[in-house]
Amino acid sequence: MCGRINIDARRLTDYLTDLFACELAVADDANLSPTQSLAVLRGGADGQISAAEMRWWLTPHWAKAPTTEYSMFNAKAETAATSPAFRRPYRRQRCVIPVSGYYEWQRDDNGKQPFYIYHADRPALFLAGLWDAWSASSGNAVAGSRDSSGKAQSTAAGSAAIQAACSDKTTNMQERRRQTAGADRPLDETQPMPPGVTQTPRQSELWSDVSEAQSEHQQQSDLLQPLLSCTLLTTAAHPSMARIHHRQPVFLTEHEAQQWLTPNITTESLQPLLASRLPHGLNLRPVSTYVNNARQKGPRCLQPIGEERKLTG
DNA sequence: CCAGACGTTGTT
DNA sequence: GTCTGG
DNA sequence: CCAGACGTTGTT
DNA sequence: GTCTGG
Repeated sequence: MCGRINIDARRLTDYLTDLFACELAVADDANLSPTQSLAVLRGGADGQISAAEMRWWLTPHWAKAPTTEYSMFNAKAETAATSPAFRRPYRRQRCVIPVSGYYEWQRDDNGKQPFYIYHADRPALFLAGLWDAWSASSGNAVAGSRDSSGKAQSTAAGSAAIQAACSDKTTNMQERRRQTAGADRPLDETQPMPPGVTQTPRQSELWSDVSEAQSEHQQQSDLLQPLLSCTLLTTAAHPSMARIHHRQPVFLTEHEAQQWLTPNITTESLQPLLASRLPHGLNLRPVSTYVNNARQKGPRCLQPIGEERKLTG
């Protein structure tokens, strides 16, 4: 399957400019991991393909918060059409994730051996994905929101603001704070209030806890742009790939990528693209476990430690 | 995906 | 948002 | 009706 | 074992 990615910014952007005339804003990262930002391709009604920056961990539009409670960086192609989290994206919000290559770990008795998988003579692999847009007001149960129209897409591709949203933490540990705040309070509650303030100390504490819990995400999304996020589709491994791992990403050719991004195409006609196929010319390169740690971002992640193999598509 | 934490009190 | 389980 | 899940991989 | 962070 697919949990780590290599982005060679220069090669990738040049290639995509040539191919789809779209501008990709990416930075070098030889070890990009789930919850980080990715540039993905989306299709417009006019057939034009454009890029958008998204968090690699799909947050459904109805989610209460953009947590990592569920594994959403991959979606099984076999069930994407029906799963609650993915079916709407599958119908209307497909994307293609262009990568320079990705990593796969082979498990054996000795442990885990990482491999770098890339195209021998092209600068990119096209991986099929899905995306969604989330904002606190659509997912959170905010009083007074009557947004039942079911269409909350963001058409404006404000990637800078989204980048800010994606790069921040999204944790909730208010539970503990609430408890300690109450427990430490002396029995005598009476305290002098500033003029004009009518709240008791206890109320104001509760208030700050609640507003903390809510504003945590509103700062990221409501005040900025909706959070755009994406996931990579996986399928059963092609026999040639199965030697390494029993799952693999859904690979698309450039032409298939165009199909995949066609807005109103029937999902039925896309079915064949989800099969266990490999592009012709994949290379399999054993690399060091240096890549295991997602903080290592440099080219040493890509360095071969043995013979490369060709995968027969 | 893998690595690393997993806890509290008190002090600055 | 939508479905399943109680 | 309301509450709670909604996901993947891998391992046994 | 399980969750969070990268």
